[in-house]
Amino acid sequence: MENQELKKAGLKSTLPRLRILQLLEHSSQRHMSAEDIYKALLDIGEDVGLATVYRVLTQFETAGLVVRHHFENGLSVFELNEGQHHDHLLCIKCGKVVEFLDNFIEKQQCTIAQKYGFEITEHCLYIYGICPKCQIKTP
Amino acid sequence: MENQELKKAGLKSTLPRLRILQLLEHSSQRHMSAEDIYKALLDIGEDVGLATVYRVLTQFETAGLVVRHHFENGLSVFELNEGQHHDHLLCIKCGKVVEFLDNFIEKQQCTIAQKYGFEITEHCLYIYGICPKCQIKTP
DNA sequence: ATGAGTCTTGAGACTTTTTATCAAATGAGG
DNA sequence: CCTCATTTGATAAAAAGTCTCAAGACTCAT
Repeated sequence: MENQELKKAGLKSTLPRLRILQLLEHSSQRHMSAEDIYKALLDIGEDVGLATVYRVLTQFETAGLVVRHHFENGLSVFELNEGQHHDHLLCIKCGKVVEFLDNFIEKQQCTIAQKYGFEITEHCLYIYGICPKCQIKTP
Repeated sequence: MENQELKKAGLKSTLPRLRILQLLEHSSQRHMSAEDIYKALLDIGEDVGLATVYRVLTQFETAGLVVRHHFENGLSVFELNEGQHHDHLLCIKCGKVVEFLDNFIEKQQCTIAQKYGFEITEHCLYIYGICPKCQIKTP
């Protein structure tokens, strides 16, 4: 139950938090902005405030339940943290997002950080391009 | 002369554009936000409008004179485009930015894009961490 | 269950960053 | 140096996100 996940994360289990967590777990979109989540909840008839959505997402991020990304447009999007770090391939036409993991790139990043004496805390790689479908549509 | 660079980029040579280009070329900071540039110009006694700074930076980006980045905080920063693509290593304490290029990572990115059928248009890799100096300061 | 007390919520005001509007100023070509 | 299209600057407005605070929801001990 999502109840337990919240408690494990050190967060009191409240209705808005449950709703948001459930939405992230069951939505067809894996990457959603605060606004997306807010609208999705209103659509289901759940009456949350936008401020709450922002607040809860930040708490989730701090608790490690969720990962925040800044895609090209500068807007924050959130995705469930399922343990495994991964990078993103994004279609600039339709917004499609593909997740991938490349062990060599991961290792190489550590090597680079070491080379400059940095203690690495986080890293993200975004590849932007045009997905197969959009290549056909726009010849 | 910067005059020529602007013309080559298809932009009429005007005072604000010249000032901004010169600043980017000669400033000690390679990565500046619109606000940074605005303040820097006011400091030298150049009387530009903030709106102009934003407008000109966007034009420069479109013309390929400048590259825009979205670092973790979600703020846009700009750097001169000197032809060579590169990635960034950033200190989360002091904001230091190191640029690097790793040919293997570059190639691997193409391979990944191909694997998913994407036509790659752009890519950026940000490694966040703590730089050598900041590691000493905060034991 | 119930009530005390703390934590959380929601509405709206406010910040910050960025874009749009439009009259006045500027630059390029003749 | 005059004309005309472009560009600029001030200001208003949009967009994204944060802050405040009274009212409401949870938890725990009873």
